[in-house]
Amino acid sequence: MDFSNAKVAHMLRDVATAYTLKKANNFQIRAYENAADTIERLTSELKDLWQDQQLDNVPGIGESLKAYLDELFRTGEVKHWIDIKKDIPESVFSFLDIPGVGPQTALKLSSAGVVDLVDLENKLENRELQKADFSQKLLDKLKIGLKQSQSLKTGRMLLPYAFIQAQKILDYLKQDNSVLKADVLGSLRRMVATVGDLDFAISTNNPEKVMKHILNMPGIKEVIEKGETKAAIFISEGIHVDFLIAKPEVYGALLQHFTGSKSHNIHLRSYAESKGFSLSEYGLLKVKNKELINCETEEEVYSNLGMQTPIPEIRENTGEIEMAIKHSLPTFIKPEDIKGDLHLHSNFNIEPSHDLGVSTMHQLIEKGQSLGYEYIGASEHQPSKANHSPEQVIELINNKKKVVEQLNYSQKSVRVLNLLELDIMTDGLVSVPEEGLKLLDFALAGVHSSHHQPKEEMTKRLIKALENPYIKVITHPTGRLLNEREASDADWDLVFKTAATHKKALEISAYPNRLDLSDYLVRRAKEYGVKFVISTDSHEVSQMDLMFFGISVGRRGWLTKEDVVNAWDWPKFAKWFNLD
DNA sequence: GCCGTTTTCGGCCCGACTGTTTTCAGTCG
Repeated sequence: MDFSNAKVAHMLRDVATAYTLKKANNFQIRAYENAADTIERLTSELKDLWQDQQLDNVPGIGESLKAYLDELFRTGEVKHWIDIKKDIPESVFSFLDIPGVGPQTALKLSSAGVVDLVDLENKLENRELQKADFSQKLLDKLKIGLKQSQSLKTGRMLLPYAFIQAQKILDYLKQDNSVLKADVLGSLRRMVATVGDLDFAISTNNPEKVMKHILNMPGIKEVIEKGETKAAIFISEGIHVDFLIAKPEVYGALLQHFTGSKSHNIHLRSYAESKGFSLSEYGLLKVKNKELINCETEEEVYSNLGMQTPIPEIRENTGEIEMAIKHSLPTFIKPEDIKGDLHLHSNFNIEPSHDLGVSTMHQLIEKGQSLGYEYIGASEHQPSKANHSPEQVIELINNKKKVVEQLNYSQKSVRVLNLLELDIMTDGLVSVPEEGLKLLDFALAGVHSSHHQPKEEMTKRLIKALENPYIKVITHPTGRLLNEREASDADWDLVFKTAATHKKALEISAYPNRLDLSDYLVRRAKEYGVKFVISTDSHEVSQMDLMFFGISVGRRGWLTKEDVVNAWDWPKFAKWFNLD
């Protein structure tokens, strides 16, 4: 039986709903929801953790849930969960996917005879629910929610897309001179790979005027709610946008609160409580004398608690609070640290197996120079295996080598490395003959086909590639395409161990729909001592600006400059790669 | 149902907005 994390999380949420409708203990309900939250965010499969007897290490899963999960994975069902859900119609659970619909509304719909989402859509359309005890406002809300839940299925926004949308809104907000500060919040500020909706914090002494300004924003499709300090809208792109307004003296508390993550905040509040404070979006309240400590900046929130301020990217309650309390957070990698981009596809026609770039090597050099790089890698896809004899492959590589040498001779601003991105074939071998590989400074290699081999085969395939002395970097290691293709299945711990042993780097691809390795796997790989290359996989010069998003993955994976080889100056970099 | 610098029992983050509520429940973040 196949139990993905998403599926298990969904089951737990359904149980929570059932408990809610049965008016069970609120904390028991929350325990189920917390466990679902945690499981949804895991990057390892829960079932694998269960098999390896690692469930004790999953926060939010205690003795009871561990036993239920054990039953689930062994028998395919949990009797207790079935019992709890027994007398609640199945349709109730399907309505919960609609934003704005919780257990009570779902139950009400079901009681009114609505059997599923399609039926709901029809009944809304035909005004059949008017007769039942539904207010027009609720019906309108259902219509909007239903539409949104359908668009949600097409996926969350990719981080760079969300970033650009947010920038436009920030620019608009700042046109009002009553807006003192404006920042993004939530998963976008934490730089999560995909973003659900856009949240903004605004600092002002004139909330009323700012609220008017917000509601006058061009492109608003629908105002969902508006209060004194909060507004929620849909913009024409179908994106849900929240605005939160605060006075300057409490802006830091607001920023902290809505940056999240939820689990970071819950943990932080418990810690605040142990220090005699109650923490909210309005600041820290000294519980003893009810004195409110205003926090104009986010740093004040944390420093009043005697902690360092963790960068937003790591606020996931995965140890950052403990380290901030001990003042032992490391200095994370920054965009300015990057000294080069190793994964660039120029338009040099090497007759590649996959797509060629569109920019000239010269353009890549100029762009590299403008970014302050010391070196760049020309790493086109290898010449296609099908259309060339081994001799032709070698000749093509040699031709490119000469071009690169000429460039390095004629300009000294940015050193160009002569690289290629090889295809790792299904057996882990590469098709370029050794004589060709010898002509390179080194090779990058990645999986570009058969992404969903069985776990053992994929593991062997990657390990074989890591053992190849010419391959120094594995590109986009899991092969995931956000909203499109799941990551490959492999024994990542073994892959990471092998990479560290053979002194090979793993790529963090900054490409918008890859961001691969993922933040979670980056952190796990780091524990084995793996080094990383953060690169853009650019096929056109402007894409070299996307490096920023790769850095954010590194930061979310707790990387410092020391972990990232292309953050090293040339001598250190060259030594690690055994270059001259 | 989870969890522990105090606590293996007794806590569990905190508040805004909507609806039709005249004091609160539902939903969300």
